[in-house]
Parts: sequence; C-alpha cells; structure tokens
Amino acid sequence: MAVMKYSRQREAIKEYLSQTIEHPTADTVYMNIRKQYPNISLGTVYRNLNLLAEQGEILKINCRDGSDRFDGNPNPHYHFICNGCGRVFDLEMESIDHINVIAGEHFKGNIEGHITFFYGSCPDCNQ
Amino acid sequence: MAVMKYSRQREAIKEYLSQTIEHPTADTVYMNIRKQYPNISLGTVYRNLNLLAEQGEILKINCRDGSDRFDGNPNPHYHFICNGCGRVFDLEMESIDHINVIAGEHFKGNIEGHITFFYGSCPDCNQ
DNA sequence: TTTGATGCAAATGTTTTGCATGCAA
DNA sequence: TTGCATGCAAAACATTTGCATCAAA
Repeated sequence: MAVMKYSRQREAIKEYLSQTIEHPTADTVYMNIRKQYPNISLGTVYRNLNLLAEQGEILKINCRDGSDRFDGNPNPHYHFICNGCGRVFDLEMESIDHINVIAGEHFKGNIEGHITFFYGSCPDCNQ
Repeated sequence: MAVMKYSRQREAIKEYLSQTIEHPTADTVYMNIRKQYPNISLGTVYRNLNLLAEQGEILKINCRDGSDRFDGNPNPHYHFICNGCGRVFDLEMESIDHINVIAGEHFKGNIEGHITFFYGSCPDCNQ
C-alpha cells in the first residue's frame, strides 16, 4: 500500500471521531466536517473513513440499520444498539472470546473471531 | 397486518430455501426461481423474502459482505462466514445466551438479545 | 367482487469511482 | 517534480416502491 500523505481533511475526520461519543454515519461525519471545511466532498469522507478503518485507527460498525457507523475508539469492544432510538452505545464488559471455542467444538473449519452486537432498550428508552 | 393470500411464487421461494444448504442472496434466489417462473420480478422476490422473514418462516442474515442472505431454517442458530470463499455455514453449538448477562453487568439499559456471527476459514479453505 | 400479489420500471439510499486539479513531500 | 488526496459528478449496488393488472378467496 502506498504511503499516506498528510491531509487536513483526514485529520479533521479523525479529530471529530475521537471527541464524540456518538457513533456517527458517514453522512453525519460529512455534515460535521463541512462546518470546518465547507468544500469537503462526501467521497473524500468515505475514502478517509475506509482508509482509517483499514489502518486500524477507527472502527467501522455494520449495525445494519441501513448505513455503517464509525467509532473513534479503535480498541476492540462491544456495542449495544437501542431498538427504540437507534443510538449505538459502547459496552464495558469482560471478554467473551471463549465463545469462539464453543463455536468450534463441532466445526471442522478454523474459527478466528466473531462479530457481536447486543440490542434492547437503552436507559433513556427503557420504560 | 393483512392476511396473506396464497401465491405460487412465494411457495416456490419457500420451497427453494428449504432445500438448499447455501445461504443465498436475494439475487441468487431470483436467478433460481426464474428457472421455474421466468417472469417473476426481483421486486416480488424481495417482497416475499421480507414477508417470510417477518413471519418467522425464514431467517434474514446481515453478514454485511454487501448484500443480505437468507436461510430457510427459521430456528435460531449461529453462522460462520468463511474469509476465503465467502460461503456461509450453519454452526451446531450450545447456547451462548449467557453473554447477554455478561454484557448487562455494567450497562443500565435492558439487553434483550445479541447478533453474532463467527468468521475464519472453512474446512475447504483451511490450508 | 374484493383485495392482496405480481411484473415492470422508476426511485431510493448508500457507497464507490473516474478524472482533472490541488497539495504534501 | 512526483504522486497521493481532493472535489465533483457520475456510476454502481442493493433494495424499495408506485401503479396498473392479475388472481386468490
């Protein structure tokens, strides 16, 4: 892969993601970066989000409510998606990597990992 | 919800899904049903797949490799997605519902369930 | 005869891409 | 200067939808 050159747009995207607790969609990122760089294009936002995710600097979350979401915290962690408001929350929880072993007990392939997200109602939507 | 009327197209879709071990995309279902009903439209396939999934007669799998996949086995079970060939396998494994409890230990919302899929290399792609 | 289901095509929503230009190294 | 990054617009994809017609009940 070619070396990445510095770009102020990419920095702005990284900065924005690192300081929000939301898990914004590409479009939300676009809307916010536009406040600072009105001429930035959606294509550039997508290109940089994908680049950063590939480099492991951010996480791409496929929560499948239509569009992908992005998380400025690159450390592996689990997510909770609220059925009520649709917001995505980070979960602090102990490792559940042992489920890979359980999954592999009757399977002849090689299980390398899992993707899990939890759903239900968040504190605000709960009753 | 209005009562469903019989339709031979829907029956054919259900029949096709129940007798394949693949986890076809909507487009693959379309291609196959067309052998029997050359005039069926992709819109009808999508409408019926969504209907059947809502009724709990089939499963819709969001494995996020581009398009959704469908499974004729409506009983909850876990899936394995091969990083090599992209195929989706059913996993026979014991329940891991306890991870809902683990996830809820430090979270104030109500965790109702989880979606998990495993990945790695399948027996064919493994070495 | 009533009303859900269909085929067709157009529309939608998200993401990617081609290309000329801009800018970092 | 070299070549990655950008802005713009068009394209690519998967999926949904409006509508006139068809067919189950």
